Amino acid sequence: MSAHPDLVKRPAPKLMLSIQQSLSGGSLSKRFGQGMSKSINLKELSQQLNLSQTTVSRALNGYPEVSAETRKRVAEMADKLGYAPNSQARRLATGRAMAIGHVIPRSIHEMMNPIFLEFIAGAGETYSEHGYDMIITVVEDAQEEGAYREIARRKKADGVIIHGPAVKETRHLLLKELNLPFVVHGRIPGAEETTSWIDMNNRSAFQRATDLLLDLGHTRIALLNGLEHMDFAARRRRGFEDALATRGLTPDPALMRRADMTEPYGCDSALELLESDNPPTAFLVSSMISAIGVARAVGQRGLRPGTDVSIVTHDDALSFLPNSGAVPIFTCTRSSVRYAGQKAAELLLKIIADPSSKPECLHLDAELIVGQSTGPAPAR
Amino acid sequence: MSAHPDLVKRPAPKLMLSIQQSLSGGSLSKRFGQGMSKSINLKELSQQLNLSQTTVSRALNGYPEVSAETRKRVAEMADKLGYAPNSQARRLATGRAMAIGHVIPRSIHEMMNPIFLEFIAGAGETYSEHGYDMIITVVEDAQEEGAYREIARRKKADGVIIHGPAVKETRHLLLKELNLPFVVHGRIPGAEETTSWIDMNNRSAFQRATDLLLDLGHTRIALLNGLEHMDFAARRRRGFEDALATRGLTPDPALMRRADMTEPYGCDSALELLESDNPPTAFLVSSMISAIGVARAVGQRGLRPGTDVSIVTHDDALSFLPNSGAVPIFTCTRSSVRYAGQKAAELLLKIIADPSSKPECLHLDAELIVGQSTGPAPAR
DNA sequence: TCCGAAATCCAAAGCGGTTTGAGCGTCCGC
DNA sequence: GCGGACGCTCAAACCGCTTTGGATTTCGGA
Repeated sequence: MSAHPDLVKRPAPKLMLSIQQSLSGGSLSKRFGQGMSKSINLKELSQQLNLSQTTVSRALNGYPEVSAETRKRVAEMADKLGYAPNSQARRLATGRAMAIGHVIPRSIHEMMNPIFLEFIAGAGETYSEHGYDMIITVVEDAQEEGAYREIARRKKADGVIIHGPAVKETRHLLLKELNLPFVVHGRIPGAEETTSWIDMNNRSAFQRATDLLLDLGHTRIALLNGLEHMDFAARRRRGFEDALATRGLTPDPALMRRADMTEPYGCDSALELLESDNPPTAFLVSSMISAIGVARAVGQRGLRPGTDVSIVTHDDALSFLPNSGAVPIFTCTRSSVRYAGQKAAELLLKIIADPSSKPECLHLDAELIVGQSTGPAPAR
Repeated sequence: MSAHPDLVKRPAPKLMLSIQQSLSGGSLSKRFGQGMSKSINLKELSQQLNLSQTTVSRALNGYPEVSAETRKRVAEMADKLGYAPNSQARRLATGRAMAIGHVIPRSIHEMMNPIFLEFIAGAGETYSEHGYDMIITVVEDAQEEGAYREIARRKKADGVIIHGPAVKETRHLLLKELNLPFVVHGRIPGAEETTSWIDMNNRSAFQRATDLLLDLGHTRIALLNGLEHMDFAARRRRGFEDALATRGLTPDPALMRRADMTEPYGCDSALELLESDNPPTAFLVSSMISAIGVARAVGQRGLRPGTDVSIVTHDDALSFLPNSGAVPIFTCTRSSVRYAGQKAAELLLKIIADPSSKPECLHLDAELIVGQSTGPAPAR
């Protein structure tokens, strides 16, 4: 239970002390040798200013009890001496960690990699703006719960973000028990009202995408979905099926697949399907990465995307996979994950600032963008 | 200079207090209402045990002055009560942040996205194992230096990792001035001896890749490189040129490109080159992502990779872009970035544990793997 | 002129750990 | 039988900041 077994192996304190001393002595002389200024603390700063620590602290933190003149004097001296309050001390004193935690279990960091990063990048921007740190914990799946408990017990973060909610999700219950504020990226079925979340409209996006294909005359449409134990994928499938049902069509299980959204998944699936007896004329794909695979398969079969085979994909607007231009390569439903990250962070910070606030959510609508990869269904 | 301008707008302390009190009162009752146990601190734990804080702390931290029996008793009680030391307090007392910083400027997080994430995932695993936190700071390019200074001044992290060193790099100088331990992922030209780093052998990998193509009879080889102000890209280019030079060939500038390694970059470049008067018969590409673009272009032109056109790429072993199987899709030079992340983290932790140690480096060799995308140069 | 409010500032008490230096039995060797 | 080493434990200092609860000064208004 205690943190790290190897601590027991630590050398006896006496020994450690002597080592530490000799070391810090060494580095100190080195520092001064390089003309480095030792970083200053509040006490020293206040002595320089002939003020109390209280006043200096208040001046720097913008409390009203300090005269404008004093505040200015303090600010200038702090600036000159390069003072910045020690994070740990401040956190300890205020009781706020000034950090947000992101726990990524192996199943996520092996699977939705780029999407996750993009989200992180967005959230990180928001954190920076508000003086919060982002702390990321990479764990084995089995240790995920433990990671959250650690965060709560050791007060490592003031809140966390739940990534990739599953259809059967439980993390939110744990977090409520731990009293750890959180925001869900995605939605937790059955907890839409009681949790704060930000999500795109997966169902309607895929419904509209399917409609587009149906309007173009496609009736055999393959769905290459993400793993359907994930909430987002389940919703997308529902959108797909709803659109078909509206036209009186029943989905063909042979045309529906689900897996981690890798490139080979797209390629291999497409190849198989195209070789089948009754091949699809269109593909609806859950990720650009897999869609690229589909395009590769189509090319390998000597077919042309947009003419012989139509492809619609969801585009998370990943920065290294731009699908832009006047006419984007892929027809897609697009929703920026990075933006979602920014907003999720904002929402979480708001909740932390006012924990009594009601759960809030943000529903992003994906745009449907027609690109080069769709066209009328070829005549049989 | 002071942290956040908006702090000035904070309500007067009195007011804040009353708010905070009412809030914590509320959440407390709620917590107890849910049967939550308030997280316990060292003082309470030691009282439960009828021991001093000193003894309990030592028992938990594995110091030898505690009897085995007492240690066991302490451990069990801590376990039972779910005690874990408050991170902030511990950090303050020990003076160690127990965290590693990763600063990612916009130029990185927009450009080498997936590679960065993969590295992070590897490093994160190592940190977790050693009880370290990973803190990620996303900043505008102009604020990068400021971010490092903040980390040093506020003691937010015990060390940092330098990502994506440029040919003209200066961050290491800043970090030395700040006395902040660091490890470079990549190499800093001119500072190979004085900094700790971990890198793959970019030059020789690309030299071997080029040799492979030359051996297959290709003489017009296009190089689709990353941005060459980055050290890794400069080295790769050198490897390419060296291989050509060894065979008495001079590189054709018309066949060499450099850009952010996106998918469209690969596709567009390949299309252009293939349409030129004297098109290349082979492509050497710096990233799987761009290589996929090249493959798309090749397909669009009605050509077959490995038969009509050869493609060799560097493969960072990104988890969502597997290039495996008995015969991988792409012939590649492969080196796991995730592994590099693990190793970099290990190295950094070692340096932090013993700051007087000499700079150390780790040179990873990329393997050359022959896949489906290469073949003999077509007869003209 | 005097008084209470407002404006400033301060000493000291936390926050929750780690580490110091000392205290007190016990046991061993001489 | 005695001095000293050892094993175990503790009270208190400290890390660097925020926040409390005054204390002091200033100043407008009666």
